[in-house]
Amino acid sequence: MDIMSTILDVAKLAGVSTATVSRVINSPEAVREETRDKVTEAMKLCKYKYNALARGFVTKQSNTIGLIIPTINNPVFAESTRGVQDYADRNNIQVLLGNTYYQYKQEEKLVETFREKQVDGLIITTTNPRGAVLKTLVDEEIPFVLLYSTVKKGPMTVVGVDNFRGGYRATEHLVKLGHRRIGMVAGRFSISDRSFHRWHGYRQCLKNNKISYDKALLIQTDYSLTGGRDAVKKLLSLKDPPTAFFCSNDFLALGAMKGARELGLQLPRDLSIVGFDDIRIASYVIPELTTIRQPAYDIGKLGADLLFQRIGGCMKPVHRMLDLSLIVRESTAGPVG
Amino acid sequence: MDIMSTILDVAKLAGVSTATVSRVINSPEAVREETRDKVTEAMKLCKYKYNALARGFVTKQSNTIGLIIPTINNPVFAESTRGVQDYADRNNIQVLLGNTYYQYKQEEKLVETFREKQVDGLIITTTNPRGAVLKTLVDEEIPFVLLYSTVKKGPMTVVGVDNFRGGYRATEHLVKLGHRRIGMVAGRFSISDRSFHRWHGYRQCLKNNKISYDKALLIQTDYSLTGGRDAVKKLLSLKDPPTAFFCSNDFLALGAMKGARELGLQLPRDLSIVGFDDIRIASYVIPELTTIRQPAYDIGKLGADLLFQRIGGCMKPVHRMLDLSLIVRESTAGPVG
DNA sequence: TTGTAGGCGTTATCAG
DNA sequence: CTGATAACGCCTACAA
Repeated sequence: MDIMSTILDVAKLAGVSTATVSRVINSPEAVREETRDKVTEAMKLCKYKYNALARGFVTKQSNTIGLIIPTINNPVFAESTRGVQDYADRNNIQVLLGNTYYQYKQEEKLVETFREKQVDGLIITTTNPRGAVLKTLVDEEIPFVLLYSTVKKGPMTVVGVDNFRGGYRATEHLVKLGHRRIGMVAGRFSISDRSFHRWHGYRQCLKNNKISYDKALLIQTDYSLTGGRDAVKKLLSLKDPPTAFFCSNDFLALGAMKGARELGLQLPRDLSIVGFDDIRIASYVIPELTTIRQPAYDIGKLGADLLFQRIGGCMKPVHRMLDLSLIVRESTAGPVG
Repeated sequence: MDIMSTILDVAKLAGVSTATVSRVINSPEAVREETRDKVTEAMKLCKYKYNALARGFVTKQSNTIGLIIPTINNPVFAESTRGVQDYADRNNIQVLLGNTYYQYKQEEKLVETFREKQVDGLIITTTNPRGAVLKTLVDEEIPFVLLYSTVKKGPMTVVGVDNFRGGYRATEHLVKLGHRRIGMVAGRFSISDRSFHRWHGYRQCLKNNKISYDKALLIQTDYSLTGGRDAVKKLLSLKDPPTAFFCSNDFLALGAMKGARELGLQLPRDLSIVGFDDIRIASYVIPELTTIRQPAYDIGKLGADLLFQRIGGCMKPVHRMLDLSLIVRESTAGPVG
């Protein structure tokens, strides 16, 4: 700890210049083997520890990126986080992680601190794709990529999914099963454009199938198990309750299943539920959850890939909407009667 | 992006010295209001952006810590990660996150890169508490704290739980219910001392209850849903199969429940299962999972707290074993017959 | 292949 | 209260 030795110490000890030491670290092939060994030896002797900060300071490359997500508690974000981490790791880049808890202020703050920390770029799952934060990033040409949002054009690079289509397909599945009274439990639109787009898909599907939209069947709530449970109970207490629910994520859906069960209903006989995400546990609950699968890991991985390209100089914005798929399992069936 | 302005630019523009600019940033009260305003104004004019890296470079404080966990996929680690992040955030410290995937080599590598990045300290959920990595950290007096392990003395600061006791209580619950043939599905001991200690608790409990230990009833496997499912199926195919299982974490337990179900068994009538962790979903599955609760968030939070104390100079090692509690839910009952 | 020397953006020490 | 100026550890022309 105390006094760390620097390349100067090593240089002295090896009887060479600091430039040479620096070379054996960064481009060993550019120095004679003999000298190299001498230096390596010296490094051991004085227990030299490389200081990546000092390097970043001069090269203006921190080899660090910032990853901003709503909350690491949600398995989807944990999965995309893993995707970026794995990819970054393979490229010797470290990642600073920050949770916004769906609060714009927090997103703002994180972006600022990460920038002060001189991150080479940012990967963001935003709370508001039209907010000033992202706009500034674009204006100042900070390399960054947006995750999960449905943005098919414009100056931002984004790796997302077609949330509208996802919402549409989930609802369509229910309609095809024969449901006409379909409720939706959604994450609050104000903090999740993803949820908002999924709702649009839901509405459009109803419309296309000539099912009138009843706003009483929509509840916006926290993206949590309890949120899902409470919402479903409320909706089920209506005079003319839904026979099926589309939940805008799997947490909500799992919570909804619990709520239905507490009401004594049995899935999928008495009620159908479809989620969104396909988190791993979705296929391990009983009944197994029908849901829309997002390729979360790949979203993270591809996001990191594109970010590095951008950092590498490619400034042309890219919009990649990855495929969603409907995974039919056991939580959905036709309505009784 | 291009050319960032520095305090020198600001200084010139405001007609003061860099020292003064630095002062308005770090101790504004130490500079006359008039000058301060002048400087603030100038900062805006040239769009000055603070460079935290440069600061760290001179102060030798990066205000960054490294957090090393097995995998962010496991909700327990996601939860403790949140604990440290929240606490760090409140203290304006950023956290670098790394997954070891239970590989010691990876742990080694992460520690090294994080140290090169000049982190102020490390928080580690280790794969091997007796390995050289931690030993070196101790020797070189690098501030760090260990999470989740059962280490009640020695030079390391650790925030853990009594995994032995946890294993004991889980097993005891089963024994009291009347089970005599109790299997264990455990994470591999070679990569998790936690699992190893839980198994010891399990054995001790059997012994104290005069139930002979049958090593055929133990399976070590990956900490995953599939691992749990496959293990249970194998164990259940024995000539004299267990009537109950203790799984060393909730993932394993959830997987085990699935496996049992695929075999046509109904819980808790045909089989009892108890897990370990109490991840959130544990109380949302059917049947709800009986498990041992670990205060994951608090472990992370307290870990960060102790780390900061240590960074602050308190070098006395601290060992905090947090309370575990048995949460009895629906996945356990007495054996039939 | 190796050395010299200047600079990166900020803080800290000392004077004034 | 403010200003000069020397670090901090490393990289990178440029020269030798």
